[in-house]
Amino acid sequence: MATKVTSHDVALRAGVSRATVSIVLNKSDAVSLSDETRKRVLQAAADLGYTPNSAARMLVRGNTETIGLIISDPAILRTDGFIPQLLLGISEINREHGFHVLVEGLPLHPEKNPYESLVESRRIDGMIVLNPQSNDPDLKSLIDRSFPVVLVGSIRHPQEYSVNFTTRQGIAAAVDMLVDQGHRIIGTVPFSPKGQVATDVRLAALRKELARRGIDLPESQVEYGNSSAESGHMATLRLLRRHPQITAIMAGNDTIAIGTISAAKALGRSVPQDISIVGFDDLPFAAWLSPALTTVHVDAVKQGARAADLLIRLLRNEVIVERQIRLPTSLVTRQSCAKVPPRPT
Amino acid sequence: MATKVTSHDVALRAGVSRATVSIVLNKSDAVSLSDETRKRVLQAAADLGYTPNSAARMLVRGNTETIGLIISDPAILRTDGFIPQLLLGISEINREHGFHVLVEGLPLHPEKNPYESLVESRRIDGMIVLNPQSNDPDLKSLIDRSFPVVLVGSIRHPQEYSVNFTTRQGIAAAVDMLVDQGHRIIGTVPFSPKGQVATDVRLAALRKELARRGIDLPESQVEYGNSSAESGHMATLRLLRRHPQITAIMAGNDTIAIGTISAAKALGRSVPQDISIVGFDDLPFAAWLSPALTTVHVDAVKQGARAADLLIRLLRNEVIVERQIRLPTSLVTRQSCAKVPPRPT
DNA sequence: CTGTTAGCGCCTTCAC
DNA sequence: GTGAAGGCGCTAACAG
Repeated sequence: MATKVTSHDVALRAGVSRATVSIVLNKSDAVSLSDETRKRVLQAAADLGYTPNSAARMLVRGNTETIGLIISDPAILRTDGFIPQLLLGISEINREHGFHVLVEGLPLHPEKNPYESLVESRRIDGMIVLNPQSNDPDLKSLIDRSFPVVLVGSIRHPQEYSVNFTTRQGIAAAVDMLVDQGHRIIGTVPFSPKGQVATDVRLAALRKELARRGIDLPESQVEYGNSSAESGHMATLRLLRRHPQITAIMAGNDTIAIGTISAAKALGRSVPQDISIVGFDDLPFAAWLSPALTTVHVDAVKQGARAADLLIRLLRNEVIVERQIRLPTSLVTRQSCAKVPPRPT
Repeated sequence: MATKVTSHDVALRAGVSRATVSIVLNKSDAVSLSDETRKRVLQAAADLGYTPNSAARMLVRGNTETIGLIISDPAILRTDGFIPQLLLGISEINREHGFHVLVEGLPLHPEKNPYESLVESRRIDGMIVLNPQSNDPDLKSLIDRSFPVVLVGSIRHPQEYSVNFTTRQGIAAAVDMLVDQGHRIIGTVPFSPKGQVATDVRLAALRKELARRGIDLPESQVEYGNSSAESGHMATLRLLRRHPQITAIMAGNDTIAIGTISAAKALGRSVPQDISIVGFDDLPFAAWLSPALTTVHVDAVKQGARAADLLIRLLRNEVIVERQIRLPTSLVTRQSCAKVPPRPT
């Protein structure tokens, strides 16, 4: 354990006062110092390997240079393939700005406002909330009080800051592709239960885009999964048993798609000859599944980076022109979709 | 933004001094207080929604109740399926103990001891280091100075605290299974470049277990990947082109295995009829791949939990009986392995 | 049982 | 240009 070196030690070694050390190290221009002094201080700090005590700094400055990454439902960490990329994007931006990231699952404390203690303890300056619940009153109130929050996903709050994808576009492209291939009876397996914003948004988009092409998506052609491949498998089994005439399935995400493919195969349907499957996210493994997955590409790393960037701007009181950022999506065509098979009679 | 409420406010409202507030809230038994007073303080704190300022507390207590999760190479977040589970395990234990987790990638600051600034800034009380490099001198010195570090993976430091798997067992079971099925020419695609501890350990284990069954693993039957399915695909292509007579491949992990399967198929070999493939990790999607992946099961969530638990014990100066924890592994037999095919002539 | 007193290490005036 | 002084919010001694 290194003996802790304080600004006092640095001051001593440089032969100046602690105030001077502070001024030099924080590049304050409150007073003009001689280059000579400045250099001496810097040298002394380097010699001693001085790093300011962050707690003391936080206390006096009132900020922590730390952002919280709030994972609404930590259990999804078990199966989710998206969050790590998001985290990568966040940490890249953080490093540029000298910020840190605290990862927290909800609820922190059962039966209490889950955000409050984090905010009140002043461990973080702001937060990025993943998969927020649109009906979360505590989150709403946080935003109302204009605590710095950036949403990954939206809760449709007029004041919210958020980073999302143009889901609609990607789905439109997927629908066009499928319909052009002759598919008319299309099912879907969302990646989380009904009622979640992200799920509902994607489902609504799918329904609208299908309608645009004159196709109906009855509720019976929707079977909800929960982000795991297993749930995708089970949901697809239910879906295809109920509607054997389905010729294409839009999976809620790529992990679900893994299960969808295996379920189709388990029912004796080969992909894509007998049934077409489209994923969502384009996780790095999607191109290497068997068959290679046709999917809607999104840039998760960038989403994380933009969210962190937005939050840090907020914290720095910079002018924000775009409160709701939308990142593009695109369809990546691979091997899991094909022309609709001739109907057996 | 809530007006910040300090212990002073609580004291005022409860009609006591700040010291009393502190004593009650920290359940200190230095002095005995009347239940009456105690209750008044608690009530006042609750009314006001008081949460102590963590910076102030850190400053005076000298600890942060925060552990750092150090990801040696953040880029693997892009493709890795293991870390989220680890994080889940860590955060579960953290919550039990009121700890927080700061996720950091290395290098924090290029061309400086990457751990030092984190340690010196006193933002964390201890750290969990992922995939440590065995030759990392900075990490070694940290351990030498007995800064609280728990390794996920080992660097073979006598003083280290670490949580690992009994890799050998799982690999032994896999080897037995393959050999019993008649496989004699077995290749492998490790999940990271040669020289990484985890890679070398698994490779050495594989080599020994094969030797036990009288089988040789020449270096030419090893092709290194980098944790992505893509790299697994490419490596397998190289491997099978060089050694078409290989009948079974041990993939370094399940993500690699995805690429291994697709590569085999791309070369016209069906799995498992023509070639058998074994994964490692048993990620949640492994059972739903096509074919369902036979793989060595490890409990990543538990690994994270045990690491966090160990670290917290260390921080609390509890007696540690087991410095190096080893978690069991087991072979999960599914569809990706079969008897060796009759040799074509 | 309670209040007073000192800091924790740092930053920011403000005189010098 | 520099040093002294005050305070961020909390806890831990110590007297009362």
